[in-house]
Amino acid sequence: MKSIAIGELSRRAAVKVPTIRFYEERGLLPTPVRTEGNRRTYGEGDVRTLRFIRHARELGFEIEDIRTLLDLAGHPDRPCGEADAIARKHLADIDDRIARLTGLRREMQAMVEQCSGGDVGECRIIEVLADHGECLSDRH
Amino acid sequence: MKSIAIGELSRRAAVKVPTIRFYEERGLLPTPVRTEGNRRTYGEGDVRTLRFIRHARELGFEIEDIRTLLDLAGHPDRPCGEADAIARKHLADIDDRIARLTGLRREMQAMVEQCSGGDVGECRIIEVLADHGECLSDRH
DNA sequence: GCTTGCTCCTCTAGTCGCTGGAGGAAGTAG
DNA sequence: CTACTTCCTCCAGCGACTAGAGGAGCAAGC
Repeated sequence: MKSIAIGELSRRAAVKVPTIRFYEERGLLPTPVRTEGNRRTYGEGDVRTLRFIRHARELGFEIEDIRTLLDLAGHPDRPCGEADAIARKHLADIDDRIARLTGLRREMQAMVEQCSGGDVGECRIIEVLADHGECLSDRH
Repeated sequence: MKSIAIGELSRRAAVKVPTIRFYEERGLLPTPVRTEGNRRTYGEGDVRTLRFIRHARELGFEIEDIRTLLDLAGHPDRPCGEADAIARKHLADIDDRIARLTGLRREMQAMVEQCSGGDVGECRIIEVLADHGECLSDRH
């Protein structure tokens, strides 16, 4: 079984080298065996694990959640309720962020549309920023 | 003209005291006059400035942009093209984030719906995370 | 005048998830 | 043997705060 250097792991999982070391430090990747010359060596399992991590990160999961998900992935016999809960919570978070951003978008759109292109003195953008009362909503 | 202490400024602009000091350090708020006992003193103008900053932050503008917007707000005779550009760029950023989050939301929704509630071994959530090929899109 | 309790001061470090660089050692190809 | 690449550790920085330590100032009641 041939061993993989950190650079190759980096290419194969599309994760930068310092990031791999960072994940190791944070306990997401197991402490790798070192060569005589003190270099980290990895195997195919590490490629899979790292891809899992990267994928979860791309989907916006936090490191802590990924730690739990990785733990679960290593125990196929356990019930998947916890994974489900994490995913559902994450989905709710995303919905929340979309809702807030959509609200902001409306405000920004209104601001930009009202700018007449004159001087700052008449600029609605500056005016709206200066006075919260001008806003469409006060929830932000 | 009565002067305002940092605590009162904090309450009136709804910005925490350490955050006020942070804004001062970053050059968004002018260096305040100090009392004999070395305490910062503020005026009504500072309340307005701080509210402007907070409002812009709530709308998601970055500190650097706010610095420019504040500078513009202090010069009503200048053309407002720069403010308009900042606002438009910010709007585009928001659109971008909404689009990406909406994509993620679809993925997450699909993941959560496919979880049958059994063991981790059959869990679609873990499976999808482990294999990017399962995704609806590969842009993330 | 003294004590109590609040507000304020500076400085430092921590959050999150990386990213980049310095300075040096190890491995590899010609 | 040299040149080049990859790797090592350690440290600093990003953005926008937030929190805490340890101390000093200040107002009010006694």
